[in-house]
Amino acid sequence: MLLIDKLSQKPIYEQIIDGIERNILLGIYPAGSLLPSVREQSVTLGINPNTIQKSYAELTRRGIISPSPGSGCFVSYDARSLLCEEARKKLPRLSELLTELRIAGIEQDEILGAVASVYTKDDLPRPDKEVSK
Amino acid sequence: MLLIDKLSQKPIYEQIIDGIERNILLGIYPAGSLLPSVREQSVTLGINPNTIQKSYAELTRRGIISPSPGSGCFVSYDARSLLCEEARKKLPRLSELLTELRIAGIEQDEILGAVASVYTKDDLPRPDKEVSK
DNA sequence: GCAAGTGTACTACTACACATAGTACACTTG
DNA sequence: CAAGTGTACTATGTGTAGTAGTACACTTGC
Repeated sequence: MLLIDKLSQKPIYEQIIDGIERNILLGIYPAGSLLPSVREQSVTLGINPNTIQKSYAELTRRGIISPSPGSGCFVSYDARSLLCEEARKKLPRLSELLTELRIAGIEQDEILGAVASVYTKDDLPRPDKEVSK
Repeated sequence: MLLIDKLSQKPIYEQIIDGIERNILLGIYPAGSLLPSVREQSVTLGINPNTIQKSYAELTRRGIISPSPGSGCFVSYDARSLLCEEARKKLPRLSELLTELRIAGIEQDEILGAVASVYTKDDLPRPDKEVSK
C-alpha cells in the first residue's frame, strides 16, 4: 500500500513511481514479484486508472518493471541495479544543495550532523536476500 | 548580469529569483544597492517584462527587496538574514535526499567526500563588508 | 512644470502539464 | 469462453508559465 498525498505539489503519478521504487529498494517488492494491477491500484488508492497507468508506463520505459499482458507487471531482475545507478545521478544535486547552504552561511559541522543522523538510523529493512521465482 | 536557461524545467521567474538571492548572499548586490529596473532586466535578459516583474513582486513580498516607485528596487538591509533563515528551512530536504541515497546503497563515505568537496572550495567571494549608502 | 523612467495593476491570449472520464482492443489465464 | 490484464485513444477541466499590450501613480532631473 502506497501513501499518496493528493494535496502535494508533486504530481500523483510521480508519487506512485517514487513509492514503488522505494518499495523495490527496500525489498518489499522483490525482483520477479507481481505488482498490483492498474485497476486494483486505482481502487486501492482512489485514483484514476490512467494516472496509475502513466506511472507503470514510465517504470516500464525505464526497465524497472516488465509488463506481461494478461498476467500483470513484474519487477525486473535488474531493477535494483538500475535504481542504484539512477540514484548515483542525484549526487550533483546534492552538491548544488550543499553549495546553496554553504553560501547561506550554514557551517560544515551542521551538515555532517545531518549526514550522521540519516546514516545512523537503523529502522530501514535490510533487503539483502534475493528472491527467486 | 544573471544567467538564464530558457530550456530549463525550472520556471524563468524562479531562476531570476534564485540568481538575485545568490548575488545578494555573495555581496554582488550589497544591502541598500539598486537593482536593475524591470524594463532594463527585460532588455538585458531578453525576457518579457511581466516575467521579471513577477520575480520582483515575489522578492518584495518576502521582504528581500524594497521597491521605491519612481526610483527602483533596493536590496533590503536585512535581506541577508532573511535569506539565511530561509536556507535553514531547506535542511529537511537535505535529509530526504540523503535518505534516498542511503536506501539506494550509497555509502556514507561518499557523501562525506561530497560535503568536504563543497566546503573546501575557496572560490566563493567573501561578502563580509557591509556597504553603507 | 514637464518629460522620462520607475514600480504596479490589469486583461487577454497561447501553450503545456496534470488529472479525470470513458471507451476500446489484444492478450493471457483458468 | 469469461475474466482479468496491459495498452491505446479521445475528450474535458484545471492550473501554471509565458507573452503581449495597456494604463496609472510615483519620483527624478532638466
